[in-house]
Amino acid sequence: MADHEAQLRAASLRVTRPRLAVLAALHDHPHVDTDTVIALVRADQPKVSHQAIYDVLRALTEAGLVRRIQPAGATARYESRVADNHHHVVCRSCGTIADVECAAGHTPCLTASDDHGFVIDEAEVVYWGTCPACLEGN
Amino acid sequence: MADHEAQLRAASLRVTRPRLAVLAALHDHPHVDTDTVIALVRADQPKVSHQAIYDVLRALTEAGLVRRIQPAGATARYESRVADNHHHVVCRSCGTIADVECAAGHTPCLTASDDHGFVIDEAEVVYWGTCPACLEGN
DNA sequence: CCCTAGATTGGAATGAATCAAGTTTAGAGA
DNA sequence: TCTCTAAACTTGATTCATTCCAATCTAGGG
Repeated sequence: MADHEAQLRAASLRVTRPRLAVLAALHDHPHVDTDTVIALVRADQPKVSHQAIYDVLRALTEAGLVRRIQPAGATARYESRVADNHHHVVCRSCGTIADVECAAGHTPCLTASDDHGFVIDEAEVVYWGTCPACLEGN
Repeated sequence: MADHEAQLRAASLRVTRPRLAVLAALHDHPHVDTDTVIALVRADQPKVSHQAIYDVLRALTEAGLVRRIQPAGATARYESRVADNHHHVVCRSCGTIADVECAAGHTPCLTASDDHGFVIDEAEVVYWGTCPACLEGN
């Protein structure tokens, strides 16, 4: 198991029970939405407020310990895998998310053909499709 | 100007004033959010309800006449450019969206390295950065 | 021209996310 | 180890995009 306490300290964030619980939940369950994080955290720390979870998720996201992903039409989801720039496949039918390694090695599409003067710092790729389970269910 | 009436008929959709007004608004203003669409439509047709706009936007999206885009953390936006698969640059600071041609010709990243059994039908690319205006404003 | 499925209206409801004010606590400094 | 304060957390209310619902209207086929 990763040393979440050390992660927090490295990011100059205070080590609190809610934060450790959120990190543990995300470590065990990638791609969960906020409600699920709340449920997972409360399984361990029943007294944590939903507001605390929102605050923690924002703090962790800003610190770069967690990545927020929000496919169109869905609620925000979070994952703790942040070091690499991997992408996601999203099932149109059930919303399941899976990780996809970056096809072009490192930063694939980071060079837009015409950037309109924008200074681009990230290229986010979302693959839309249907997951195996939903294909079967049809 | 595009013949919006013909577009609607081609999609087997009834030709109504709200629909024509929405198509015209999107034709003139790419990447606008729902509230702006409502304002633009009402400039011409003051009596259109917000619910009608939501319904129209959904119908047009399902018919493929309009594309819905929703960068993480923002409200839904719509554009009428749908034939090609172009992508978008989004300004982190002001939310401005600009079009970007697909760098790799046709369907760039459509071949994920490992698709986990998903049947992928679309690859969506969002470039995040800062627009020229916000760079200046700093 | 008539009729009906489909479209629109107006109003109420949902739900993710944020705001606000007061209380607790982590952890740096004495 | 003790104190103190900024950061974190709690409780409760609020916002706002979006959807639901029942009643009314109308596009366009027959």
